[in-house]
Amino acid sequence: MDTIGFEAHDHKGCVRDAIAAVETHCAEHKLQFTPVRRRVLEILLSEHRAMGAYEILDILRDEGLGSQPPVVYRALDFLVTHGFAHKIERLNAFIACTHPGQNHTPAFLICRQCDAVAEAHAEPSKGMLGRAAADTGFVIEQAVVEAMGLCPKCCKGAANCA
Amino acid sequence: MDTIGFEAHDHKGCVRDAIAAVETHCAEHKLQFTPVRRRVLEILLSEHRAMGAYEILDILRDEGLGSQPPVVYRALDFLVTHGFAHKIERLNAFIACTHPGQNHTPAFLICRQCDAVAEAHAEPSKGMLGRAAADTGFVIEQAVVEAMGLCPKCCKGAANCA
DNA sequence: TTGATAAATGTAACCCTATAACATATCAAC
DNA sequence: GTTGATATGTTATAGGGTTACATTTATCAA
Repeated sequence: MDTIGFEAHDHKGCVRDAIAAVETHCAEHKLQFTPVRRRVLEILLSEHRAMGAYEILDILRDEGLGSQPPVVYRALDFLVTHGFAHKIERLNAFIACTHPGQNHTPAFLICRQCDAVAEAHAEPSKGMLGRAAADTGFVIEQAVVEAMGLCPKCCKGAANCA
Repeated sequence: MDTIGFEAHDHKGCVRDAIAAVETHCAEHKLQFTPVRRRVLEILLSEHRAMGAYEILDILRDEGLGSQPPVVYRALDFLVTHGFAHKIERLNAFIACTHPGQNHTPAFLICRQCDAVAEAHAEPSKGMLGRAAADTGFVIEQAVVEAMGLCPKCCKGAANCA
């Protein structure tokens, strides 16, 4: 299971590696990994949590990389479209992908207390959802799977947490 | 399979029955099924699709039932809290529940072309998501499952739809 | 290398979604 | 009836996202 997100890890290294992987992927697919796009991904990777678009924009503004909403939304759109980042619908926020490049359907575990987010792997075509779709003739193109709850840390602190 | 939403059906009857069911449920649980709450549910049931809060508010305003956002958001909050309606995160919209009263985790099939929405049943604790949660010690309290794609009708009209 | 085309950015204005805060009214139960 | 809780009315504002259009930068073929 490739769930990541609730454990400690070598963070500088993981940021560096992820950027390098995206760089390679962009070169291979003739995608422009421009300064703004790169910086937005760096921010998401370093913070390692779900961030609002305007929160990211504040940082860009401080760095002179752009000051208007479309700047960050365009960068995020690029990152999400190519699978380098994901949108967490439930939070209206964005998070860097933990295994970019690979074609995948992400599922998220979101802690309601500390807002930590872990990315797992979903297979929407299988399971009950896939069966429901097949039964009705619905063709699934994309899926949002987001579980809210308590992460291990916050669960320990809670009174009566299962 | 209790997927509903892409088939024709006796609509007046289904609205009437659903309202009656909610009425009973509220009486049994000492919940106040007030005029605004009832009307919002009626609107959602009759339209039989995902509606934005402000779209609903427009109708309420025309009927003199309230003109400010909190009116509709409070009613929606009541309906969602008690499982009489659901929020579709992906659309920032709301839809009446197709089997109110029962405690359930809904999953939605959303047509990207005609915006039709069908409600199916999900079991987040099972499947890959449940396994990922169990592995990391995450406790799932609630889940959002939304599949985007093409409904049977729109699929037929599309060029190369699986 | 230059010129044409496409892609990306800068910027202003605006729209949609949602909540905070506080006053008022209504209900439920003793 | 009085009281405490629940629901509504209303103003203002916060937060998230897009449209539209001008300008610049990259790509690629001639």
